[in-house]
Amino acid sequence: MKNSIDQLPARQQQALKTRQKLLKAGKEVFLENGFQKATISQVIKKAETGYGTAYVYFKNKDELFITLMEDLMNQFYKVAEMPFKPQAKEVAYENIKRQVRLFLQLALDERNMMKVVKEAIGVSPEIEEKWYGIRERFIERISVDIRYAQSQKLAKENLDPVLTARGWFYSNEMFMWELVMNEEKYQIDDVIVNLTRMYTGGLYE
Amino acid sequence: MKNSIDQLPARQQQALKTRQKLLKAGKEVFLENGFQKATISQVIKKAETGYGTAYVYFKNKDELFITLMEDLMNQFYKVAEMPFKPQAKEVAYENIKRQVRLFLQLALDERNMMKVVKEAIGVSPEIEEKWYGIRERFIERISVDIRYAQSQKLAKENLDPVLTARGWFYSNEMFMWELVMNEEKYQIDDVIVNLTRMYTGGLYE
DNA sequence: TGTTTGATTGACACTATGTCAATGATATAA
DNA sequence: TTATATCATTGACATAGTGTCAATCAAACA
Repeated sequence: MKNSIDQLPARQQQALKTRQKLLKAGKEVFLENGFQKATISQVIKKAETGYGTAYVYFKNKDELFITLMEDLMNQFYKVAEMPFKPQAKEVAYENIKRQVRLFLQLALDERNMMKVVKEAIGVSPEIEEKWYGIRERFIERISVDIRYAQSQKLAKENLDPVLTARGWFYSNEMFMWELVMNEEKYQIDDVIVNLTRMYTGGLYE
Repeated sequence: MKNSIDQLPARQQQALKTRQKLLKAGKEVFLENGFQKATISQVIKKAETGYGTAYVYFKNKDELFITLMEDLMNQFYKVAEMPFKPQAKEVAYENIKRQVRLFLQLALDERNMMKVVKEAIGVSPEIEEKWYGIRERFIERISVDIRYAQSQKLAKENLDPVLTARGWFYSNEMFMWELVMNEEKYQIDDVIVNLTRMYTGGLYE
């Protein structure tokens, strides 16, 4: 247990504890009030620290929230980094379905936090940038898969891999937000099946 | 020219003029500074009115912006209300392409304003609601088209019309924002062709 | 001409932000 | 043990924006 909190000098221990208190209070305040209505004053009050203390550990509200998002965002990166090498059309279809489910389920498992994330993306350019990073990672990964499928003559070659990946991810992302914001409007399985059918086969006979 | 401005009592004329000044100044300030950084103080300064005057005509910044968006949003409604009755697959393909182009081109024609709209959607729930209204109108219209195509045995019947319409519009909308925000990243025609091909035929052979 | 009506105004109360000089507690050295 | 250095903590302050409202001013009307 090297570097564990309880072998640090008491002063650093205290500092870490203060930071943790602020993070915990921050999460509570954000979940209760949403991003815009949350204020530093509410956070320091809940954390029982002085006003200036919050600014010692975080540049501003955005930075505090970014720190809180980090874990969740890393989970998205993990999902984005799972490439797959489809063999036949039927295998591809199942693989794609599984990926979509992983993505949507992750968002739904952290539904309350994701609601705040959505709001924060709209308000803070820094946070928007973070999300765009994740989006581009997904798109890049999907482009690779499409190129591979094309090289195997499984996928149509007159489609641009990057544009196709982008359009496909956009649908997924927007359905994700829709499910996050309106829990009971759609069945997740219906969404997954329909998305995947559309993606692999298109609308027209 | 009944109800023209210059036959109204001088007092109402003056009031209308003040309102116009505020709208003009508002548009300039929003285009210069974006939604969040724009302040009422900047607007009244540019409009050369007293501080309180802005609040006589508009409840707050959001309402002022909504008034400024109205024209543009009505143009989107118009595009959303153009249904089509595809006959054969090839005709459908061309019709869809034309619709996508209308939608993307409208956004690009008002590119600067649309940038501010995007920001405002993220910040103001009222404005977000306005945009969602447009989105749902599009989705409804597209659902009708899909149902019609299915009834004609042109389109696959194992696809849910609403979910399919939604996914399809999401791709279009997100590409629209992408084109609005990053002028030179993609060629509009490439986007249109790829979107339409994906939609009608899917990715896999 | 006097009175009423309604458009306009800016001072005010309020809320939030981010900074910084002062404070106080811990670590270090003598 | 004591003196000193270090650094976490603090809240008062300057700043910036919001929305309100009582007072003012000019047009409409009698």
